[in-house]
Amino acid sequence: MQDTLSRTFSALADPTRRAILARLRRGETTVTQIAEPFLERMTLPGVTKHLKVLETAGLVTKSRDAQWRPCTLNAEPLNDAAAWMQEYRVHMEASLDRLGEYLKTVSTPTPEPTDDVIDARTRKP
Amino acid sequence: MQDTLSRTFSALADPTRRAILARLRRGETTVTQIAEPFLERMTLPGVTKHLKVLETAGLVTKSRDAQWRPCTLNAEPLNDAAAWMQEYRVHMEASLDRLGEYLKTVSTPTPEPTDDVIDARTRKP
DNA sequence: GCTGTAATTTACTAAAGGGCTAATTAACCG
DNA sequence: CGGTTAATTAGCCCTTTAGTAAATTACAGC
Repeated sequence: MQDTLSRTFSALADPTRRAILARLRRGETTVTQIAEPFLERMTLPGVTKHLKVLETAGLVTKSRDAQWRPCTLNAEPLNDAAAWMQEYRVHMEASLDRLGEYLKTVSTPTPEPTDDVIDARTRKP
Repeated sequence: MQDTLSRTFSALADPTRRAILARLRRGETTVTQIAEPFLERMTLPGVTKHLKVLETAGLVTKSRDAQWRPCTLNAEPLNDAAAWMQEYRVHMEASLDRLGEYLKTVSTPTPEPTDDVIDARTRKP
């Protein structure tokens, strides 16, 4: 299929799945309890599918207790994802610096801010 | 469409796109130069599409220089992704600890490791 | 104005993703 | 055994995605 990192990132690329993980941070729960907040938006089989994706990505582990399937968070795959991102830490900070400089420019208390803004947008680099 | 975080994660959920970002860490380049390592696997329009995804996610910025389109890395969206992951840091460490404990168990030089393993699998919690 | 180079757009296909309903499995309980 | 609850599977549908080949835009330079 695809590599681990891709599977991890693509599992995280959905708000419902991220919400499920957030729920599991508070501890083990069953499928119906996980599904409960979403049932106005989607059906139970829908949630089951999302759980399957998270399970395949290794982010969730299902066990068995009678007819219940207690799900637990397994954050281990996030380590690789975090490690990948770590490589871009310098670049993230650089981006924030650029943003900071820009904000400093536009919020500067000089008398004619309008001209400054236009100038910053239209000038050639 | 979808939220920023989802767009970021789903942009990262592809090895080609991650490789493009890795390339851009070494500095600004044109589309053909970015595409060069992938041309055995896919065509130029294919790479253009991937770049479009990265651009839509705000991870890449294209400028214009005659007929060239110099692309630059913009890691800023990774900040939100990293912040999201940060919340799971404790859980990642916990997972690593569990893994460490497990490895310690299986590599322990005790005489009857087989029974231990079977016991751990079949016991009721 | 022609020619070559850089890159994108268009139009199409196949596969994957996310959702649904209905049916099925599995277990408990009385 | 029969009913109930928990969860999954199966079979669809529709949209998005990833890829291609061919056409098109945009620019440089002679």
